[in-house]
Amino acid sequence: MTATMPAAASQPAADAAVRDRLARLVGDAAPALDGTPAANVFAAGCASRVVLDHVTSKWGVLVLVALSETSLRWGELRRGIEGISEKMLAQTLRALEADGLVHRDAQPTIPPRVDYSLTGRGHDLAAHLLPLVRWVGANAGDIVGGR
Amino acid sequence: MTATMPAAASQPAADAAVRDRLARLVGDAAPALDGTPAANVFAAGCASRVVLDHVTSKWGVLVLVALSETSLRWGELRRGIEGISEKMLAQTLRALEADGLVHRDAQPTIPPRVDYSLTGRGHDLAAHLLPLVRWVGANAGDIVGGR
DNA sequence: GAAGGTACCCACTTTTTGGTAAGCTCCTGC
DNA sequence: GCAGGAGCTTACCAAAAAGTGGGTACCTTC
Repeated sequence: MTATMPAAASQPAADAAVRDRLARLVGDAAPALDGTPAANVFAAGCASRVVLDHVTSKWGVLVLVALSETSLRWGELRRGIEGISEKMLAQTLRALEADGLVHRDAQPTIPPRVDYSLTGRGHDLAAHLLPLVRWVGANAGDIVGGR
Repeated sequence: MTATMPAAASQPAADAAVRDRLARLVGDAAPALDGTPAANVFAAGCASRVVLDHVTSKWGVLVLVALSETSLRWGELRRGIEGISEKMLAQTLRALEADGLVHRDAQPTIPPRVDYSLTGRGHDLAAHLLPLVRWVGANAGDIVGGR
């Protein structure tokens, strides 16, 4: 109980308390959908870590936001999202499709036409991403400018 | 107006339209704070790209969310966020501090005690990140499980 | 006096990410 | 008949991100 803490004895307990608080912070709004007891992002090796990485990948956010309004064609995405390479676009779209966030509609016409749109889950996610991206857009100047 | 589009002639115009739509999508909620005409994330080399990368970095999100409730000490963050290395934690904290999102309070006591907390802007951002992370936590199981 | 805890920094290596460039198929316009 | 666009894929390489291991300074406990 001294000013510098009893150290050794209370550390494991304090750590558990912190981890517990973090878990609740992230899990309380999502108790259980199908029995899963709310994935904890703060735990290593958790599935949510993987998904979080996909979702917060450099290009993933931009693709999801771009598709949040309407479906777009391959070329529209490529030219609409400045700086993305064909490889990265393809890779990002494949990852998002595998995660069930993006729907790919390939029409076997000539020339090929492929439309990308969000799935229900994708729209759900985009609804959370849009305000975030808008906030970043609004505050980027201040952050970079004010060092 | 044929099924396969007149191609060549309408491409530049169509591209401009897409870029315009994307810009409005991201900019309409943040018209002008201090004169900045709303940064467009879809434009290459834009400041918001840089900030978006910081904010959506692997560990950045977790640190911001962890601090969203209370301030935490260095060691609490290190042990609370499983899997983060000391180097990455230090690097992430320095980046977030430079961006004006995290406040560092170092007390020159022995042993040293350093508390990290969010700034006003940091709380603002965390408010957008929390629902996102919660959504990920709630849906990670479905996404990874359903392939 | 050896171990361990606090909060780091630095150099080195590995892993991952992302870009470049080429190729492919089929068709259209010049 | 050759360029060029559509929508990709693959191989190769550079750059960036992240992990590893060591060291620092000072104190406490064993």
